[in-house]
Amino acid sequence: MSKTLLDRCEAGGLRLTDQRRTVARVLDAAADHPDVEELHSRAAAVDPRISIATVYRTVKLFEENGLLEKRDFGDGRARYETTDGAHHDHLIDMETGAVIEFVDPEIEALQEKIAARLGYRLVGHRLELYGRPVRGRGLKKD
Amino acid sequence: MSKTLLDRCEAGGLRLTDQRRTVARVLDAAADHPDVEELHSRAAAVDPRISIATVYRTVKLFEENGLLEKRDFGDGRARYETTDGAHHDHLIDMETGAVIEFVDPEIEALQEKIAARLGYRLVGHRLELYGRPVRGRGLKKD
DNA sequence: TTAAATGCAAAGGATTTGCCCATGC
DNA sequence: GCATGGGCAAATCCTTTGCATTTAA
Repeated sequence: MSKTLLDRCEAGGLRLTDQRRTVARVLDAAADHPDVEELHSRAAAVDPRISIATVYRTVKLFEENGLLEKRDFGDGRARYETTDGAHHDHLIDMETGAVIEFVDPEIEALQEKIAARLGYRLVGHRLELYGRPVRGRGLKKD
Repeated sequence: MSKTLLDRCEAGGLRLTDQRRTVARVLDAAADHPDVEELHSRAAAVDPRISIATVYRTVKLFEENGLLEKRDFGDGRARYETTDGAHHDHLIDMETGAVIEFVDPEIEALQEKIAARLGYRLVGHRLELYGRPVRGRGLKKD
């Protein structure tokens, strides 16, 4: 039911150029958390005219308009994902680098509580868990 | 009761140069979360021979030895704080940029639980809350 | 003594920007 | 048509590194 990024661009009154449309589509299609270089290569595959500077500018524009969220998982590059409704946090698999999304209402509530206790109204947060896969006792070791 | 960073350097068998000693003292004295440039200027105030390259090398060394933790609060620069025992998370005041430390055992436990549910053993985490100060109903507006 | 550390300046990687041409509306 | 956006390359910012020199142990 959630609208595509492209739809939300139009709704937001953003001027839509070919490049922006392409970047928006790439982001809509992305199930992962691509960095700018990755976005650029995916976009360039569709339309080779797109320069990386434009991708940077576009992604910043989208972020400023609340259509995208910037992430950084510690590797020095910014990663992006669309803000499609439901909020979630991330668990990073330390062995493979895989990023797993999760939601936990309990932890959300707890954060509000902590902020309130400190005299703040919670505006946003960032939670990342770093973990190693558990091999169940019944499975053989590798 | 917690040992100083300087003590822990010696205990860890790290070769102690004047520069490293100075950086360690600066970090011991810091109650905040200084970035490298800030560390350098504090260190240079004590011993002007210190170069910023050495500060970078020293914080990296300390971090690799588990004496320091690197933070990044979204402003593109790395910040450092000593790992003096108790773990804590951070709340960032969106109005002033102030960083407030807090501990909450409940949230720690919850994180373990979430990781376990996803099939992971929690190795580390990062939690930052971003908030705006609440003005109590009884206080006048500014 | 001698491997390891430092200073300096140059190199790197990610991101931004100036300038001039191209394009959406 | 005109304000905006885009391409390109140069510039910036933070951080790392090569190399000749100094220093801790």
